Amino acid sequence: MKIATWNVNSLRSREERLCNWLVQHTPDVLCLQELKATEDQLPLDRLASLGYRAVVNGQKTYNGVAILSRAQPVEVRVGLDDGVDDPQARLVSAQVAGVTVVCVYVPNGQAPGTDKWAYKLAWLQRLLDWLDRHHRPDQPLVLCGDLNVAPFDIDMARPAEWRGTAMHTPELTAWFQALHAWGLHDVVRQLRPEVGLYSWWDYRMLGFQKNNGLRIDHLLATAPLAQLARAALLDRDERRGDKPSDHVPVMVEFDWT
DNA sequence: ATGGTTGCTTAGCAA
Repeated sequence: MKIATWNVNSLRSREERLCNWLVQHTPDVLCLQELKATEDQLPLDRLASLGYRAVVNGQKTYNGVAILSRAQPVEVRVGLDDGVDDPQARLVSAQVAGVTVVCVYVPNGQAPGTDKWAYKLAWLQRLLDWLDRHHRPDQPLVLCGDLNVAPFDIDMARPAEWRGTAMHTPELTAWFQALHAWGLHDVVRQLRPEVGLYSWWDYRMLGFQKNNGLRIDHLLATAPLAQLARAALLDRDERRGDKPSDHVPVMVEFDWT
């Protein structure tokens, strides 16, 4: 079973790249973030023709997440479902082929000290609460998406430049470690311990040309699945060519049928 | 400190 995640930065502007990637890499599940669209704006018929069903938590202009899957998704959940008045579409989950897949788009946070930063930190805690409320670490579960967190120095090409930004602070590292304490294993890092693995490069300041990358897109798995993780891909090639997303797909193959 | 680029929407916001 191949599970992938990709922040496409507008699905409509990435339709060709998305379809090409699905055909080339044939994931069983693909979690998408930053759709920047409502469900009715998405090319669901074309995705169906490629063999993919979709569960969508869409939003006009901003945010928006979806799970594409070859198998029928069941037990669908939309949003954090905690009573907070929050219009931002940042979570969708479903069970696919016996695996619970949680697709999230964590708030960017702009900069520490801002209102958006406070929203990010609150959202991270709300996600931990959501996990506690709905799931257990002994279930086969994958949490993946754009976490907007580069947890450790190895996840940043230029750590000194990013330390103290909204992508890397002590509280964000502590949150990532809290996910691990809950039972979510960073299977990508387990499989790929080398330096130089990044999933995002800023469009600005020649971020990609200078390889000023961060690993902020993650795929975490509970123990029953983590022990079955066999290979991980961060598809850097997807950042090349015309009109790439600023993020690239991250995919993990599990020995799970 | 500021700027740089992209997408949505159409001047400004978000990333």
